[in-house]
Amino acid sequence: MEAMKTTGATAGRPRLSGSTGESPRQEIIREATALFVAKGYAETTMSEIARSAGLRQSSVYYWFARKEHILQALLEENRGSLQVAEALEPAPGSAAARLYAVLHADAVQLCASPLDFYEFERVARSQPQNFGAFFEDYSELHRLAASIIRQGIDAGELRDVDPEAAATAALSLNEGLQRHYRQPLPGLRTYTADDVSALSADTTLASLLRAPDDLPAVRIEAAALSASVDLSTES
Amino acid sequence: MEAMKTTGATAGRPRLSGSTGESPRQEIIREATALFVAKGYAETTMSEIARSAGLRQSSVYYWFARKEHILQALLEENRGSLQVAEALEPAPGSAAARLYAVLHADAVQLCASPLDFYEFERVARSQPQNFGAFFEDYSELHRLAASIIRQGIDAGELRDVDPEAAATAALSLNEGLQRHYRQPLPGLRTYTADDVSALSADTTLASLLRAPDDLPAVRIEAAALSASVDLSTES
DNA sequence: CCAGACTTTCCATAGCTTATCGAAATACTG
DNA sequence: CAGTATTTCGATAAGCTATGGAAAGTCTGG
Repeated sequence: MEAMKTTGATAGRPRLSGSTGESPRQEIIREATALFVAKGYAETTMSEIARSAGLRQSSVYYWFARKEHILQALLEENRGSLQVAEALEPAPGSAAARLYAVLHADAVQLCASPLDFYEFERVARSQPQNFGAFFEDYSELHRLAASIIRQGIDAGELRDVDPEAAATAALSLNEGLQRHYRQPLPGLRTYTADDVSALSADTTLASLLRAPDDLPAVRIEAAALSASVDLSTES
Repeated sequence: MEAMKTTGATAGRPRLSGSTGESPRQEIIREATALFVAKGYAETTMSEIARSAGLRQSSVYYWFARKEHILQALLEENRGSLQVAEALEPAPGSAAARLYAVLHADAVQLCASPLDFYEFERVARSQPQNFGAFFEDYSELHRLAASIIRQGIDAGELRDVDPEAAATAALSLNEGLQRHYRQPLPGLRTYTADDVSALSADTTLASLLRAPDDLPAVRIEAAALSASVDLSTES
């Protein structure tokens, strides 16, 4: 079971719909993602996913034994901001700018992700054995953010706060704001992904910087850092 | 239908369980709340609610035609932080302290609420016609917070930021942090309701204050304001 | 005190969901 | 060309929300 064929060669019983594209696994993930984005995870049924992918409801279970496994597969294709944090935590230079770059990258990724962070978290919590990676990544990101904050405090750039609590607040703000980007509340202004990412990083850094007037300079340095990380990732 | 009896007088067919307490409506809300707190809204079934309340699954539908209506009734019993904002927005004195008091009260309420903010929001979004009050209250709270921020900018207490965006960030931080209080992520420190409320208000005010060193004084003044609002509400 | 109305609960069940199982239909292998 | 591996299908179990009608009481007017 769980064959790993990626080419479109036709083995097994043919579909009633006759459709025959790429790897069924990828096909299902792609269609499911579109439906999750449009309707949310809980409101999307396996029948709808099957119909979109061109097969029957029960056939989807050949590729994914549980609905959560589709979400899991989707999650594994969406790592990223952790890499930025891992690259920047030990890097030289201003801790404030590195923190800004990490938070901004994380917010961008939360906004760009096909699924709401809280939907991931909800499913991850109900299937801890399958989503260990989710929690590990999160706590690693938290640890790295707290470490950068500690560096900033030691260097005198940042106010003398509790690094762990500050990291929790910073990530919470990212998560809370991605929600406002993703699902604008009626009567409130709508924001772009860039808006909320800048708003989040600006707010956190303004709350931590010993000299808030340095914020514009921090932003500029962070932008340079982000660019350098992107380049080094490509190589 | 939908009788309004609140006394425990027994009319109608008796229950198989023989139980006969207060108003069935209140009984159902109380038991459902406990289950929602323990397992979350989506994971709680009408059968479980019925069993806890001492009747059969379908009998619950006599009092609440839809599962969401139980949540709605629960929500209507939990207003509060809006009152603080309405009392303090036009009040005299430091805008920073009033903002701190409003944000702190909102965070405390989010933590004390029987249900996760995002679960409310999710259900409210799926039943907009029944949850209009939810969105109205939220946008009113947002408006009042933005107004206090604007006052603080005009008075020179706060940095010259966009009041609407700052209010969105402040409320987002409250919402994101209540999540960490309510469902601590594995590997991260756990926080009390007071911890996250102070952390949230501290962070927001630190990001907005022109002179972050004033934060301790702002905290003290805010505590006095909160006490005065509580007193005036009781009268 | 009794007939009918009203209130509340129950049982049965429709229709939807996730998930399982065995059979069917094809390609691959020796 | 027989046997095996792969993939899909149909049928169906078990659980969910919600509906409809019958049942079992209390309440009220005559």
